Amino acid sequence: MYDAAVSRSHSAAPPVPATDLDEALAVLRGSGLRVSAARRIVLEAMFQAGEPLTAERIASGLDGRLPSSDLASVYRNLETLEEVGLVRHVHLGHGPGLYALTRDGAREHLLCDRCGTVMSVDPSRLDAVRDLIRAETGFAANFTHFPIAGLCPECADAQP
Amino acid sequence: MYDAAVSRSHSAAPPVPATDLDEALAVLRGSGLRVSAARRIVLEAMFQAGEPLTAERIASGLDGRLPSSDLASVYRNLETLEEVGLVRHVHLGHGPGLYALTRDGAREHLLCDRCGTVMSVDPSRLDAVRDLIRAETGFAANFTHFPIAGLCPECADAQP
DNA sequence: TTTTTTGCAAAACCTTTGCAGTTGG
DNA sequence: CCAACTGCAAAGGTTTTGCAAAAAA
Repeated sequence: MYDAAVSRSHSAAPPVPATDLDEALAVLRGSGLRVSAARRIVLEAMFQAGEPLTAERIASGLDGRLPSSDLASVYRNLETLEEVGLVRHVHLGHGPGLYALTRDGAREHLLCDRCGTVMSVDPSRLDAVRDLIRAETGFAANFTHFPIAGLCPECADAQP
Repeated sequence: MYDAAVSRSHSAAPPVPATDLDEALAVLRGSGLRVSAARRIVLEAMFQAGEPLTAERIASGLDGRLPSSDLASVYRNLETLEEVGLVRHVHLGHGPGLYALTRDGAREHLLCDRCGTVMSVDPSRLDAVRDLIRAETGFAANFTHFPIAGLCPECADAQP
């Protein structure tokens, strides 16, 4: 084992899966945080979108459906929301991070190196995998922050 | 499954594990590529270092032991060497990518979210894990490009 | 000589930070 | 009122790109 050039910890706060906007705002208040307009819009965007979002897309107000906001503030707010446990983010490949509500379930991701397809699965489907990794390496793995990379079924079968 | 914002394919060229510098240079020539001074230095650095390197460290000539080179050229050359199969790179956390010769074995990585420790293992140790992932999801996984993230044994046991 | 490769400078990309001004409680 | 938050602008860190000059074959 060696130490990595890992700038910052990714360790996630415990999930706080608020089921709607009001509940999420209540969580904010409960944590001594303020319910600002910008913060509300970030949350609205995430509740409206049925999929993980980039900070950019949130800042754009979901491409115009909502008021747009400042990108830096969006990043700051996503960080705050993540600390509180309402939000989680995942890095798929080289692009920007994708943010999702924890209420949408802590999905785990498989990314195809070849065609870019992402398969999102319920963590329970990988429990046996996690157990095996723990037994073999001692690591308590999770695939919520980084995906499992490889070849999707189609690309794997089409392999030369 | 959905399509990801994955800018570029990561699909790796088949490994070409040259055992020494001359062999690597022969591979270059065999691929119709030129053996330039800059390219030779990149390869020398990688053969001299016993560990994965950042582009920055290669450009610095391994902190002065070798002639330094231009960072942009180093990136271009690493890309070329990767296309040929002599080199592979892995992303650990937020820092710069780490490049290694494929002759050093396609190691697989486990990264601790909490303390940043990286465990590097021989792929064979994860064969059962790969099999299980394939059975459960259809994905042919590999952990050479992205690590398995989670908690290392120490941090997992120290968990609250 | 011809084509590839270099070195430099500049940009691109995603994300963070500093700071003065605004706002929520 | 006052701490928390915003918007803007600027910087940070990594990687890519354009292009004229240099060097490999």
